Amino acid sequence: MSPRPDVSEERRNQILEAAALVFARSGFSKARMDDIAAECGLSKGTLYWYFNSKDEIILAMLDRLFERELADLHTLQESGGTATECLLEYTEIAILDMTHLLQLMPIAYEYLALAFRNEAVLQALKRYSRSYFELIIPIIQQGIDNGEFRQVDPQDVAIAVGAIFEGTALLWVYDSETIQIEKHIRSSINLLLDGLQA
Amino acid sequence: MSPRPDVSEERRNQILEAAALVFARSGFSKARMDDIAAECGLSKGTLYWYFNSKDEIILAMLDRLFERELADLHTLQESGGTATECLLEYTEIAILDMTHLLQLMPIAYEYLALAFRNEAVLQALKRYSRSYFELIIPIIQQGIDNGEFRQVDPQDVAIAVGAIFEGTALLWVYDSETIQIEKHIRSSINLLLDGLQA
DNA sequence: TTTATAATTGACCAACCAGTCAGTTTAACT
DNA sequence: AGTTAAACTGACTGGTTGGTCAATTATAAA
Repeated sequence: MSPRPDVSEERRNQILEAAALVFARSGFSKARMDDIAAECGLSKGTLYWYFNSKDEIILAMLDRLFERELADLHTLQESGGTATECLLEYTEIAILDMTHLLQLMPIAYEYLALAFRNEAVLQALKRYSRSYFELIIPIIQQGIDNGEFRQVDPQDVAIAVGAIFEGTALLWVYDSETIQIEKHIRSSINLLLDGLQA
Repeated sequence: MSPRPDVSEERRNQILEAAALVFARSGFSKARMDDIAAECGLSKGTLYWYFNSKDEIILAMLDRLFERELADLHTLQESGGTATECLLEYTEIAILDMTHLLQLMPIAYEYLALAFRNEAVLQALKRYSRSYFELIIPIIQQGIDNGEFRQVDPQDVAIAVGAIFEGTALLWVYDSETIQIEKHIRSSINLLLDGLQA
């Protein structure tokens, strides 16, 4: 039937990989389709064979990034241990992800800015956010139930934890000399855990 | 001497005010100089009488935003009270600022993305960040000195507080239905303060 | 070998817009 | 009223770039 082997998946990945690098380097607007084409060793025409527009690449890239992130986080569910141990393990996984994605961090803020005027981006962010809460709230609830933590609103705690992660990364952009992402996420999470003790 | 009264300051403010609205609405790239001109009721030519380029407007806007922010925060220094009271008051001021600047929040993330490839923006962010730490670390130190807080690294705490502010705002972008900035900043700060008690 | 079609190319086009500038208006001062 | 120069205008231009498409290539199947 098909006169050539189907390389669609491979090509799409190749393009999205290159796009991430180029977008991180130049930002969504300054990055040209020709730059992405050059980065992945294809021609601009080929990009348009696999994607309908620049915006579609930007959207597809977001989904891909979150897919990976969530896959990593879901390894967490299997691990046992106390709620505290669980949160600390979660912290280490999230730190690892973050350091891997450090070079793509500019993109994260581009997406945040975009979310205000692009509904699809906003929905993707919201979906990711909810996945995070579905994962973390039960852990905190468990900690309360077994008397490890005092009576608190698990959602409030989950939000505090999330805010510490995202906020520390953001402060690192402000001043990467002062902020050490790994160290300061750990110290903040520990301060928070201290406040949770029963 | 001058055949017309000097309206430079007024015009620059007028332009930066309009630019903030337009940039928040459309983003730095999509926003056109003609949009800004229309928004402030001047012509494009006049924008270039007061600013040399679009980038210069973007830079000047950043300085202006931070000036205001810092002015608000410095009202804090005058107030007395315990370190806890001081931090709670700081929280309220920051929340107030944040809710005022809610409509300009898209711009904040544009600047963060820009900071990765624009040294001037990065330096401005760093300056602001350091002003924040200079303000907040002494408060925490005082809390430790007078036995209100247990022995902790004041910088770690300052970073945790900053991360909570910035991170909560960021989570709100992710999901404005779930996150209530005011409520959740307060709850997170309180959790943190609980962990600091001697 | 031939055929069919998926995959790829890159020159090209049309829209867009930052920045320019020759000309006009305004108001302080004579 | 006339003079001066700052303030202002908006039509215009040149460079840029997302997207197109006719032509070409590669390869599985006949």
